[in-house]
Amino acid sequence: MAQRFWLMKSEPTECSFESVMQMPDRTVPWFGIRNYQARNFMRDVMAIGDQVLFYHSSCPMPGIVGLAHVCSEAKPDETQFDPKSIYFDPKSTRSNPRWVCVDVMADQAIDLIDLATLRAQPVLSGMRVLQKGNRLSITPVTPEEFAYIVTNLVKRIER
DNA sequence: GCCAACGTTGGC
DNA sequence: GCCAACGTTGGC
Repeated sequence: MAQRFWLMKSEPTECSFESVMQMPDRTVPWFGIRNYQARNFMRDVMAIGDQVLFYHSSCPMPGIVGLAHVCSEAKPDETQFDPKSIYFDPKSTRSNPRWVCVDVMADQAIDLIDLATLRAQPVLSGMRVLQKGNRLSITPVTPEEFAYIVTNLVKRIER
């Protein structure tokens, strides 16, 4: 059975949840992933419709800021071919691309669920993103973890 | 800005 | 294939 739930990190200065919400189709290609584990999740495991917890990292208030979902299959990350991009990879070729991305569609902004709140939930103590030293920008979330978060921690923001 | 933790690179 | 050096992530 396919993995159904993910947590995806983004630095809000580069791609904030609000900026995705404001796009006409509320969709962004998840470009710039240059970690093999995260790439393999997108390439091999993710499927259209998978639910996503959108997480802001490297910012004053890190945490989950929105609900989203995967809305495309994995496809080549165009930034790897662009010499002007900071994500340019000279070792990657069009015929054999090294890096892929999926499209992510923003669904619902929520009140920030910060790290302290996540860590305070015994049910969530096993979450990958909470483990010491974790730096993976895409991590699997179990159905139990996802259900707990949506049921107990998510406060939807009406707009 | 600091620093712990982890991933990648490259010499051997 | 090993592993030291280096680079990056990301919370604080």
